[in-house]
Amino acid sequence: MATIRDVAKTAGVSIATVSRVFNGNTAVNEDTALQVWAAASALDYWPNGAARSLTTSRSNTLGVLLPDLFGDFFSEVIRGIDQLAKREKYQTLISGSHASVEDVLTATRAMRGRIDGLVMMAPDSITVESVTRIRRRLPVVLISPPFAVDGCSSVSIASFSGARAVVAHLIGLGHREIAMVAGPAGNVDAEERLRGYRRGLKEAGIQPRDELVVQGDFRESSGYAAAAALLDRRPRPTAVFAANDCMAIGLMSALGNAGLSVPHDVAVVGFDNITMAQYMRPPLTTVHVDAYALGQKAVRLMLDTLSDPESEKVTVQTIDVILKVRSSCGARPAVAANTLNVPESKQL
Amino acid sequence: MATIRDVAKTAGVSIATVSRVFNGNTAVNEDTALQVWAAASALDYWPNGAARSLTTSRSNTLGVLLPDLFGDFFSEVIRGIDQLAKREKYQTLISGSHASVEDVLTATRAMRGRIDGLVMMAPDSITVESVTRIRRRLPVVLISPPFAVDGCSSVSIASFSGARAVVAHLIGLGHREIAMVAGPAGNVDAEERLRGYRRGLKEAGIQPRDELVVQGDFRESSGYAAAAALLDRRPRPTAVFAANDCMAIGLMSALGNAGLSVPHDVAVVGFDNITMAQYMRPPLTTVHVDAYALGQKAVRLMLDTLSDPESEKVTVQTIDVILKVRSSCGARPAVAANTLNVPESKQL
DNA sequence: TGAATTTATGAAACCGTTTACATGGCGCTC
DNA sequence: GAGCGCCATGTAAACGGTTTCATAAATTCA
Repeated sequence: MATIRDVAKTAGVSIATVSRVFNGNTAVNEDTALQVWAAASALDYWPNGAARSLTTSRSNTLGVLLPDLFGDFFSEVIRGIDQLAKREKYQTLISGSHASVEDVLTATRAMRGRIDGLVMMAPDSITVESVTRIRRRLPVVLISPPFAVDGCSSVSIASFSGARAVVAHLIGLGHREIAMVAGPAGNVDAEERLRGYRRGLKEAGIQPRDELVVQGDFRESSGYAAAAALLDRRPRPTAVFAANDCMAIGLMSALGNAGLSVPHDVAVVGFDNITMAQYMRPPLTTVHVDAYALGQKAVRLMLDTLSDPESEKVTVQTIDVILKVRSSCGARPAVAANTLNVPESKQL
Repeated sequence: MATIRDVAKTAGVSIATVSRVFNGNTAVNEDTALQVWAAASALDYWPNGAARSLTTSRSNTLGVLLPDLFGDFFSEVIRGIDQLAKREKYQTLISGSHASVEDVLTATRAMRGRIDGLVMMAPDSITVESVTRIRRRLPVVLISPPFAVDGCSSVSIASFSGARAVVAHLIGLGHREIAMVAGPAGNVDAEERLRGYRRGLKEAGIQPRDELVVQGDFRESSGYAAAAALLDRRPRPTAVFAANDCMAIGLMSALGNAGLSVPHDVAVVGFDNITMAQYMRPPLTTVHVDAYALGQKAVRLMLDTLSDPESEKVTVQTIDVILKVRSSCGARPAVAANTLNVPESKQL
């Protein structure tokens, strides 16, 4: 493997000059630079990243910590992170599925010296003190954090208001017995959606009842399983709000198998607006969350922090959500039978 | 930031001893080791990764190059990669969406000195020579490569045989006018599936016709769009094979909007068996591909190569696929109306 | 008891860069 | 033509570790 010394020797200059050429230092003669480029290209040389970050104490790499969840939503978040990072000449060191606090600390330790900042999306398995500890050595940006941490910018989803809007919409359609398939306990967004659901009911003068809430885990199968429990309730709920689309889809599948028609017998609403939602039969009413933007904003906040490390400025952002009314809630008739209408386009 | 010297000073030993402690060298006195641990913990010290890889010329990091595609399938592949890597104490440096050869080379250059090996899944934007060039400095494992490269292990999907099985199955059900929504040109798996489709037809004595093949791009919207083209054909196809599930789902949505019933009017089959497939109405017949295993095997091959760099051994693996018959192809009646049957569980 | 061996530790070289500082040559100015 | 400043380049010291080799102390053995 060619090193800077090999290039220097080949080009007949010192290693300092080679370094200057590769770092765009203008104080180097044009002809000399050309020679260096030629030598480098002949030797297929490129500066060694580890050595570089050792001297500069910058790695141009962002660490990303993910929770155990996967699927469409998360892959969009990652895409947002990766693309903006790439555009800004940063690399992405990813580490997924962290179950415990210990796990998270181990992962960040292993990243030590390799990253300039850390984007964390591990909501349920962190504590204020563990994040604070990481923050002491590294800039940290949190996605959907369950708490605020001194010195950490963060970006959250407007889960509460989205859920409230869902319930208000269902109530506007005449529903009174509205059930919910909740997300995993400990997950902030799951809890905010549950809170929004309850608030929405209260605002309509309806007392939320615990027996109308079924616990899920954000996966299709738990939505599917929830159906059985909900169909036992008397009076039977006329509408179900699932804390995310995956569960809503599992739920709809189970309802169909049980011979119930959506939305005629039961209205269903989800959350996230994953790609699949619009292709369901009936198309799923849901709350649109721009997952790509979520990832992008997190990186943007990180870059801000990195560009001015002294600044104590902390930004707390919230991604707005939009209720996306389709047919699964019964708000409007299913699309006329023989028209081929184009699906909603998705920005890339 | 505490360095090894700080720890050495605090513990009253030399830096060599500290290093030995952190590298599990047994030749260090137990009491001394304890002192070192205490000092390290007091200073919140952990070895700097960049410095470490500079001396050892190992980074314990795997580079991962992804294509521009995202969604459920790819996120499963990444999960497989990340989890096995993590278990084997490797980190994952990810870089997505590489459009051109130049792009790929730039990305790998930026990783220089930071990774021990490269897992590439960028099928359409690479050439033999560019990979060969990368291979000269780094172990490379390819996922679904369009060609073999000297010295590179690879793992592929049995796309050809899967597609052939789909067609055979449809023919067994009595279909003769079988159309296909193909994947993006240049993508190996797309092309293999197309080839398998044609072969399947030929084996049944049916001459494949180009007008029954519509070009797609693996996304839902292109499946949706394909419906319009296919419904114009006379005689109208009685079955459509989509090169992946996303397109099949888009297609089914469009067929529904056009007033056609699946599978009664048109049978539909997909490929990949993404999570969503079984929750569709009707549940989608498809070819199961274990994306998680695909990612895992790629990492396994990489670890093999890394553990014995001298060995010239190259392994070329293929992930087997299984035809997953559900209702969308009309092979068996839709699930009885009022039974709640549990969805197929998915291994995690 | 002294030589040989083992064990625990330290000193110093090295990994491949960047960068502060030194240096030498050249063109100006007075 | 001496003095000055500037420009292009080189020298050498970091950066934070690992590892080879040397060494002192402790143990073994005759």
